[in-house]
Amino acid sequence: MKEGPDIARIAALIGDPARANMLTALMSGKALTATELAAEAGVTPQTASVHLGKMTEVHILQKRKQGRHRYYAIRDENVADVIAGLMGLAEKVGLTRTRTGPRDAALRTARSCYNHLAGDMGVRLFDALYERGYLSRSGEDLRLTDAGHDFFADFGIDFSALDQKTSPMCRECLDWSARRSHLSGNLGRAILDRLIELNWAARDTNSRAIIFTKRGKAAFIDTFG
Amino acid sequence: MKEGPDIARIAALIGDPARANMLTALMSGKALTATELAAEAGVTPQTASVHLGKMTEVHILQKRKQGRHRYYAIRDENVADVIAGLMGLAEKVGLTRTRTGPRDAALRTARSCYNHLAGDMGVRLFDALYERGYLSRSGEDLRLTDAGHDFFADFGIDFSALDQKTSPMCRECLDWSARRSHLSGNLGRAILDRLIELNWAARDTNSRAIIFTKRGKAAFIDTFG
DNA sequence: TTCACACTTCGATCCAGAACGAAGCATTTG
DNA sequence: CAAATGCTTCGTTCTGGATCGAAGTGTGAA
Repeated sequence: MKEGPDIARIAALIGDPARANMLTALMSGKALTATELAAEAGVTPQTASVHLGKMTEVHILQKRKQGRHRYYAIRDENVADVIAGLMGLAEKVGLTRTRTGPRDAALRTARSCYNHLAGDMGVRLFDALYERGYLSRSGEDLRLTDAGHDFFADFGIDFSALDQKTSPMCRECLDWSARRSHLSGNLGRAILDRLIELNWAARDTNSRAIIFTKRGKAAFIDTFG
Repeated sequence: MKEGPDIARIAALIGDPARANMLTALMSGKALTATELAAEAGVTPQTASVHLGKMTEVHILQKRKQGRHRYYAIRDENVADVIAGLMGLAEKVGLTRTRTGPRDAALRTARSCYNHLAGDMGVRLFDALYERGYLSRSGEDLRLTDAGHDFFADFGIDFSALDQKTSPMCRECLDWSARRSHLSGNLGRAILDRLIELNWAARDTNSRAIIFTKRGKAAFIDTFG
């Protein structure tokens, strides 16, 4: 009827329960995969896919392809602000969602991400390596420095095998439990393998959790912390 | 699925085209009647009534009864901020509504509101009276001071008739074209009647517009300006 | 290569909720 | 008082869009 921006389209998108659940999950700042978001929303992956497509289309979300996963995240500060504002309004009126049981904390501390270490431990590792100058960034690429090469050779990584592979040695991987990055790529995989080989940690059979032994955790912190 | 405020309910309300149109109309800061909002939204009064009820229920809107009208306004700054934010998002993606022709400017300058003067002229009148000390506010009530009484007696208002009425002499009325108040009540009505009696102004036959003559406008400004 | 997994697209179903006609209530006007 | 106006409530219709099963695409693992 009048001129002006069309609020309805955007608000209607946020207004669907499934999508709203996804958005609140993403408000943590983490990037989540389509399947994870489907679980958060309580719908099947097909349905989630449609929702995510629509939200990406109007630039509410940002899509990031990584291997066979699609990571979705809140597009920018402006979107986050609006959602936060809506939360404020809802809160004031006493509109709250039903809560479920607490999430598995083990997954947040350490878990496998494809084949490498993720979670708090993974992020901590990444930060330490970067700080010590074992990793260096040039643009989008992540590189293992000579010092880093020596360090990991000492740690027991077999570079003779790794160097032959065509896939990248180091890659940055978005971590969903922390909002930071952790180390992916061939090196990331090799590190996790070595951690298990050393009996510092083991894969949980039922989940993606990585269980550190007491000795293993101490050694990990001693080595990388 | 998770705990936290329920965005969906609020956003879904804003997400309906009819309601979104109403909200954008109200974003001017003006308070509008249910019928006016129905026209803005392009729906019948029944439908508008339901919409307005829902929005009032979750404290997005504020309802104010005035005579046989219901004035609706944006509840508070927080709500306005969220809507403004949504406008920003929509604008950025290029989602705009179709525009219509320009609105009738005459209605904004001067019109009848029930039986008294509204629009820019009405607001100006109200401000001037208040500033000169002819009107005084005590809490919610508006009172005509003794000086005001004398002034309007000079102007030609017949208080002998007005004083007998039980309905309030002075009332504050929300103005939709300006966001300020103008004078309502028996005195408000008497003033408009007197303006017409003096041939300073006349009612438009086709609309609620009040058309001032050149002489009338000059005299009005001279008297009240 | 084959299998498994993550995700998407297609097609069909189904329901919440928007819309309006009709009728009712409240207020003002005449 | 009756008539007109502003608004709301009720009951019904109908459609946009969420949902999921099934099938297709692409990536990684064995």
